[in-house]
Amino acid sequence: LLRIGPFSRLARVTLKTLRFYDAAGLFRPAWTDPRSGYRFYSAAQLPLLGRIRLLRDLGCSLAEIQQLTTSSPDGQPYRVGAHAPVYRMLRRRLMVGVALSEQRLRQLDALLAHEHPSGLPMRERRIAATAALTIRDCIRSGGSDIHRMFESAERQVARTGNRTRQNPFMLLHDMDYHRAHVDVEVCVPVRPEALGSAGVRLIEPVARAACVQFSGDYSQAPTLFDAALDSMHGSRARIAAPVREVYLRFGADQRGYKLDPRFLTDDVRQYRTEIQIPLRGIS
Amino acid sequence: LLRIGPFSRLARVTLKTLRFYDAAGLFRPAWTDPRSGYRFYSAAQLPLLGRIRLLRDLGCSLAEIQQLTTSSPDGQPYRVGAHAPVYRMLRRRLMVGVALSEQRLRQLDALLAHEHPSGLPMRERRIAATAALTIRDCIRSGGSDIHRMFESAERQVARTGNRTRQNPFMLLHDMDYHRAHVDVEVCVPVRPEALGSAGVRLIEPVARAACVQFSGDYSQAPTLFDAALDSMHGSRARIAAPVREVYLRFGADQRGYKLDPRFLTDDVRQYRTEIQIPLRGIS
DNA sequence: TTGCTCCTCACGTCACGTGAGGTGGC
DNA sequence: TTGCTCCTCACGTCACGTGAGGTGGC
Repeated sequence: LLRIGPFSRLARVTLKTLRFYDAAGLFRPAWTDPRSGYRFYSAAQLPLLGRIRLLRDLGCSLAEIQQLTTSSPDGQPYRVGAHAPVYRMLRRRLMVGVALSEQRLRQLDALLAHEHPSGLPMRERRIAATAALTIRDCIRSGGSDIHRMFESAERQVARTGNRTRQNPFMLLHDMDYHRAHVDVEVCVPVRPEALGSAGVRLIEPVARAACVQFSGDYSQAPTLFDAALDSMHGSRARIAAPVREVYLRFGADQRGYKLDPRFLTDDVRQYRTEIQIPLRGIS
Repeated sequence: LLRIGPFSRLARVTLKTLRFYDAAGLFRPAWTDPRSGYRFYSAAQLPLLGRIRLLRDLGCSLAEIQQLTTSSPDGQPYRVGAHAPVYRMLRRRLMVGVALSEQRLRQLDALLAHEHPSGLPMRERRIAATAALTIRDCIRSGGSDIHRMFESAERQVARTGNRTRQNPFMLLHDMDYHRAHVDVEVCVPVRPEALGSAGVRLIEPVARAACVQFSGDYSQAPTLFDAALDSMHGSRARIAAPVREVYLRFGADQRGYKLDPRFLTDDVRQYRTEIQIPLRGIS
């Protein structure tokens, strides 16, 4: 059982939200210590909370979510299928919402029609699928958390001897650098045979991605990401999947693992990074 | 000058919202009668209110909107260009938002993977551009407002003698039947020469639209629309533009105008209507 | 006069967020 | 003991919505 803090980080939800859901009877801790009042949650509760957050992101009120998650209408134990009509309705709402957003995008493009953003040297490329050991977490941006996550992932991979010679990379699940807390997944490529072991998953291929590179420290990434999106102005291309950051040349502690020396440098100015934005739609 | 009621209907905004914006200093009436307190708005204020609603739909707070609409940062009279960096930022937020919604759509499709919605006899077709005299309004759904709007539009067209033999149709700007108030635009096709006269505009062509027909009264439309969206489940097709309702056979008063008799019937059961959903993406 | 529209004012709502002030556990 | 985590409780926030009770204009 986990205390509220660790559980909130795992679930990527604030403490306040968990307490609020408890008070509302929407999502209760697995156990509450009656003397201290401490809430304890189990990892098995994560999928339910994930479904609750999905429903909330879909625009459901908490009352609706309670209907959809606490019991089936027929009194049977919980099955998604029993609520299929409601989920279909949510899907329709979402499709309409996306269409309205696209309409607003066109309105904005019309407003900005006379502003010419500076072009960026972007290349389009396809990205192959790869197996990777990944660690996902919600961290505050700009810190050294990503570094630590990579160190940990590389060490884990080193123990199995499955490392390939591909570059490490990161998936930005928010698809947006401009947040105090970002949801990132660091990925260390491994041999396909390792699929199925703990932490290893297949990263989907990308048919088309817009790519830009930069040298030096990572603080440039948000600005460059913005410029990349701006240069898509007027085009009908859209972000199709989480944005990736590929580390071409970088610094590493190499405590407990060894990397190909062609990746490495001690000089921050020699760092080389590529931002990849998966695309769909007409280019 | 218009009183608050008529203005709110024109602007598709509630009375309460207009009063709230007045109190907040965000959007003031052109004139307030000091003795009665009545608010009076001018039609020239509509574009500003439209921009305010667009910004709010883009997720701006009212404070941000005030910054963006009341003055330029350099003290010059208002120009959109002066705020271009902010608008570009909003565009980026929106693009990221759309990408997140697409992700949630895929999550929902995964949840519903084992549910097979009943297939619908839908056909895909391209729709040509046409000139039409249109009347747009925000009405309560299910009422006879649409009928009245068509009567009025047909009468206007009859006076000019520009009617073509195409079917009348309606654009659903909410793209969603399930609302108490829907934003609809009734369209009466006219000859292209009429473009430029009052109320006449060009309706964009549609490269691909999913189409279904039904007979009888109009209350079936929402259900059928739902079924159409459900049958798009799992596909990557998306709604690309306002949904259309084409009246193939229908009833009409014909007071002040005459329609082609092949359109007309007195028997509600003989009514024939087609729902057209413009699509983009892979079919 | 009736019916409709408009007014203000006070309070409610929704899903949390923000401290204040205090306690539990290693 | 210190530092960190956790607790409750009361209040704030945001963009309105909801009546109640009353007035203006044709």
